[in-house]
Amino acid sequence: MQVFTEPILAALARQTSVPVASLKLERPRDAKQGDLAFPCFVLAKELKKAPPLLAQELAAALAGALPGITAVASGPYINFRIERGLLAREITGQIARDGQRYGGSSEGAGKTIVIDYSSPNIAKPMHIGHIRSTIIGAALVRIFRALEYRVVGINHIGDWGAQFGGLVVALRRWKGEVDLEADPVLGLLDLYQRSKKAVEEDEAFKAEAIAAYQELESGREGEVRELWRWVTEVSLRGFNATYRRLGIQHELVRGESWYEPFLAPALERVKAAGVTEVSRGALIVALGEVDKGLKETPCLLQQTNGTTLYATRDLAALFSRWEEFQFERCLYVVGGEQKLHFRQLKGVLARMGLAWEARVEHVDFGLLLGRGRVKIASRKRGEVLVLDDLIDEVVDEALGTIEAKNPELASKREVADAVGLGALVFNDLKRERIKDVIFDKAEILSFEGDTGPYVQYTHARLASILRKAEASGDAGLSATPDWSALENAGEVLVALGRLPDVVRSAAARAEPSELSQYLLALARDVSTWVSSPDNRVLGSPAGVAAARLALVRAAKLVLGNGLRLLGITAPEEM
RNA sequence: GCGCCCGUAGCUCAGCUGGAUAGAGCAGCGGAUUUCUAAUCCGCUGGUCGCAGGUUCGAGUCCUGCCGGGCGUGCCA
Repeated sequence: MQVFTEPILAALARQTSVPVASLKLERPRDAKQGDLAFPCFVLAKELKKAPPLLAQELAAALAGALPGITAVASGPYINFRIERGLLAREITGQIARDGQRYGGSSEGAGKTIVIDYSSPNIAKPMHIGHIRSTIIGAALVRIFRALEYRVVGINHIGDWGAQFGGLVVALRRWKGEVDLEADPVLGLLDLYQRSKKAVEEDEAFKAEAIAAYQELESGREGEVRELWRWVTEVSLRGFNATYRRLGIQHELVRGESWYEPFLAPALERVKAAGVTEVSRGALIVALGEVDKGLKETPCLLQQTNGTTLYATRDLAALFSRWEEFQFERCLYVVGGEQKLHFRQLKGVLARMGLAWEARVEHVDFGLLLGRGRVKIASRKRGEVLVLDDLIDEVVDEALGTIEAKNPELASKREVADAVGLGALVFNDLKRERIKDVIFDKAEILSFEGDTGPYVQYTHARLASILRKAEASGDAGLSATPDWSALENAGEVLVALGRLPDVVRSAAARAEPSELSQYLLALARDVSTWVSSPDNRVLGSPAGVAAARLALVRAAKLVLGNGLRLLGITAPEEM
């Protein structure tokens, strides 16, 4: 829409001697009123005029100044309407030119964004806590990449910590009792759960576990180190299989263990900055002076017994990332439960006087809950909801739907995969991040309403029209478009023109839901238009068909580009 | 106790960093020459935007207080 907003804003600026930067255009509440609107309230106040009067004066002054655009005063607003032919030609033209790149820009060229996402713990399959981080993070990676940022996605694997002591002991004792061949990760999960219980109930087990972790931390080669390495390896193999299904690949896979060498220097650096103190035997950074809300919750960097903590490790990682990437933004896609933790981290940076503190952001999100807002427990695996199980279930259901609706389809498996995953991913991205996701199986599996499959289906219908046009050699393929045929498609065209703005804003706010909501609304508009018998494409007079084909092509591209940015496949058929 | 977040139709959510009569989907009801894919489309029903004040020409949106729910809260991650 820039081709239209720019001249309008420039003209307004000329008329009022107000800089373009402080003028903004809105969309009218009702699309029938116009394509763009300018509210005159603020300007009227400055000029000491009544808003409706100013609107009339400006509208009159702009008459004729903008070729193809009419300005009409309506109360305190000026509504702009772009001549339909011009609108259709410009919008479909730009989309056709940009193709798969439409929606992106080069605003991020030369800048780096670090995104910490997914970050599962080894010895456990990817479960409930990592699903949202994985899906939201992967969407953000794609969105930023479309804006030509250099994106460094980091998988901060949880591969360190006291719990491994327990796991090692469990492996020693019960290795033979579980199946570690067929699916090692599920076998390890079993052992992990048993070890957790044993640590609580069995003193001898606990002592052995602590000894094992000390052995691991010492860095010595030996049985413990070997076991840890093996666990890491099979876990990563399992994660990678899941990532492949989701089309995800991190640029860097660095577990917590990778940052071990950075721990001592990081601690020294904080101490040297003079912001630490010893309190109740622990090394802390008091944060009350930089963040009033943190008066009573300092950041603990070292336990009384000298060992480091979660915050210490994350701080070390953060220092290392800043040195390595000089990032524009560093995003942590981590659940809202950890808000305090990231606030503390930023607090420490602030106390150290590090200006890049503002570039570190906690991209938080709500819980994934079951129907009735309860924690999801899987009947199959106790407390753990395994992502792979979830995917299988949804894909199976999609396959069933295909058998029922479109049994002739050639590539049922691929489409079922796309639709099942689309449903799952879209469901996670359609609300604001911060909101809890209610995972209602029945709702997701219905594939109806505000869903990924709905957007995909709209895309497939458009693809079908284009296929048939090609197959039949429709007259519209080679004709000059008669743009008057798109007189009634103004809303769709304006919406198509907005994709670049939506992508930019979704990136700025690290909020993929803005894009999903946009796609839903667009799919609805497109469906309405394409379903109307008045808008039939094939077999219409050549010029009319050509114009409608251009719209269909543009809409298909925009829906497809948008879906791909979210991490969802746009099927040609379904 | 303290800190942070959420509270819009029966349910799940939009509402574009204050602006024109509050919008979708689901559920319910009624329709659509056997369809350029009906996984669709059209119509109807449904709201004191948690409550009370305040700021403003204008508040679902900002401020204060209260109510309800969630998350977190010094040696776990």
